[in-house]
Amino acid sequence: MTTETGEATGNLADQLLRLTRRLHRTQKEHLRPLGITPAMARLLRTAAHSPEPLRMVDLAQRLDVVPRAVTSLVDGLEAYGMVRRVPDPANRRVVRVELTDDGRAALEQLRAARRAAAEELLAPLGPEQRRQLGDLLTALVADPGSGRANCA
Amino acid sequence: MTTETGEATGNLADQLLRLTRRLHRTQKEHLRPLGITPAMARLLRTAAHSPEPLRMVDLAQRLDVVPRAVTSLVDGLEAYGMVRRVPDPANRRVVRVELTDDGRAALEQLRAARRAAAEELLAPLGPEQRRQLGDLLTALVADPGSGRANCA
DNA sequence: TATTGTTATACTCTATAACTATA
DNA sequence: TATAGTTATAGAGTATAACAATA
Repeated sequence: MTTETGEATGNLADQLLRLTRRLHRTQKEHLRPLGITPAMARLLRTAAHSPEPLRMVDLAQRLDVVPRAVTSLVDGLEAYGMVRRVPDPANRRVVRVELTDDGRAALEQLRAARRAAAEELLAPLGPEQRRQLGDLLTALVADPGSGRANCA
Repeated sequence: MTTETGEATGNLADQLLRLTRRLHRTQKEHLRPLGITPAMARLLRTAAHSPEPLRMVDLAQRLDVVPRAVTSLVDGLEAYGMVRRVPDPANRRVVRVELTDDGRAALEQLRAARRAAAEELLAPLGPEQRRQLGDLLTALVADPGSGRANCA
């Protein structure tokens, strides 16, 4: 517990990566019938979650990716008729991403697919363990920026 | 705080994916000076961990990827002179992957890089929380087939 | 016929850089 | 000049399918 901290930390990274590889695979599989990819699904959920249509930059920030990546994802979703690019009257540089009716209709299936994938992955954990994991992940995800300030 | 297990489960998936995206990015950065990618680093560690040179199929299984993916990774590591493909005298179909001296020398730097990346990511967590997270991930990653007793 | 590894190919996801058009 | 989004390009990671060599 004392000298093995480093090794254990490294193992955490490995386990995390392995787990995510699985999650990604399962999610992809569950999403295949819908025709869209996990990243597109995530963008769709993010866009739906906002009370008003988000800009491309906002989406990039919330998805924690570079703006260019958003362009591709929106392209894909637009091809599937699930989102629509609408110009912002107040600032002609910005593009806002709106869900179409089809996109909104797909949301429920999307959520079901994601839940199924997560459920499949998290099967070994009981409710209390899931709550624990949720708390830990929230603590990790909470501080995106420079970090280092909250821990001595 | 509602008891909506489904939604919470979905959020877990999201947080996991977001976290791993970050981990991957950080790891890549820390590994850049060494010239190899995270996936190659993982293969190298896996190969080093085995008492005797593993077959391509073994590596695929342990890395949880398809055999074809291993070919590419070993190609890359071989180009960097870190592993060597050696024929198996007992079965001329199999190829075994051996670490070279350079590969073995790189291991320590690799581990340091991985630790640094994980450390950066896990900064918000204290020792006890890391232990908890490790336990949870171990429970999740444990192979369904192997008789690992983690039942609640 | 089954297993081992490979060639060939393609797709997802993401990144950087340079460009356009606004502001 | 700074901002928003795009085109162009690249690379990591992984997958399927067809194939050759071997068992």
